[in-house]
Amino acid sequence: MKAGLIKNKLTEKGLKVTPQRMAILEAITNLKNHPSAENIIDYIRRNHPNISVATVYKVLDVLVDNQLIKRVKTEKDVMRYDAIMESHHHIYCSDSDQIEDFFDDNLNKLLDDYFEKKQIPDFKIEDIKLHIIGKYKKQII
Amino acid sequence: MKAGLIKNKLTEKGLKVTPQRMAILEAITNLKNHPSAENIIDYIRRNHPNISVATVYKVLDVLVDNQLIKRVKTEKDVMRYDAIMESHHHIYCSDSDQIEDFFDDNLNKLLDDYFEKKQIPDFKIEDIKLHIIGKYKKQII
DNA sequence: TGCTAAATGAGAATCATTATCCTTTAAAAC
DNA sequence: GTTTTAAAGGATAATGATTCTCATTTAGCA
Repeated sequence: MKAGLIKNKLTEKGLKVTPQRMAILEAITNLKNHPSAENIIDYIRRNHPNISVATVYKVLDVLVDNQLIKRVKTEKDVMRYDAIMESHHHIYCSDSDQIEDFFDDNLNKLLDDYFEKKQIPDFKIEDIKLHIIGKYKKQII
Repeated sequence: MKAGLIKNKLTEKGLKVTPQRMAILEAITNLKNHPSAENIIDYIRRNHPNISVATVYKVLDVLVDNQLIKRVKTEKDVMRYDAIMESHHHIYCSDSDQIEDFFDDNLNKLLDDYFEKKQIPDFKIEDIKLHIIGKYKKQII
């Protein structure tokens, strides 16, 4: 079913279903913490040792263009990817590479209402993303 | 006096005042649209033809480390810089490289109040930045 | 089952950024 | 004003993520 679902996502977008595309979509879905291309390659090569770096980058572009994944901006020069297309925000840890998802419908409603009332002149908002930057408190176990 | 102000910023941080650092800080202040390193180099070389690319990158790091400028995240692989340290948000145009500043104290208060009430478990927020993504409406002149 | 445009793979190329290492300089001490 | 010296700058090589090229393979339709 899992494989079937991933296949569906590709066919729904009119994309050819290839083992490489399946593997990459699956990798991004399974890997937590918003993987980089390198993370994805490492993960895939366990079961798919011959996949080419170029293919991974090309497939990532295709998936982004077809709105099956999103790019996640970081301050570093490596791009990271996100399989969750539902609107959500990100929590950035300021002393590690950790990036957590943040879902909050109340907040989204608050923002939508706010920008409904207060338009930005000559600008049509398509999406609003919060970057919540801070630190996880030390876990005292 | 402009030069004096820039000089002050450096000395306040205990940094040596060099012509290169002055020029780079001035460039970021003057250039609009959140310049990249390349934009900065082009601008500076008009008056300062011998500055080295390496110097520009090193100075940018120093300025970021000393909180005189900020990095601006983009979806591209070029880093951009911002001389405005006052808390503000960014408007990203989804079909150009334009990045506009967005100041809104009411919005900031709204967000502060919201996250005051609704804490994120085990997380201390240091900063919240909105990425407002959309399109500028065609100007009918 | 064959056809064909699209996808993949291998490796070269690109390009923003960083590192190296030698020379120059800011600024504190004299 | 000189001297001193750690810090800063310059030239250029190196790095590393990403992209390009082009020959080979393949998905999916006829």
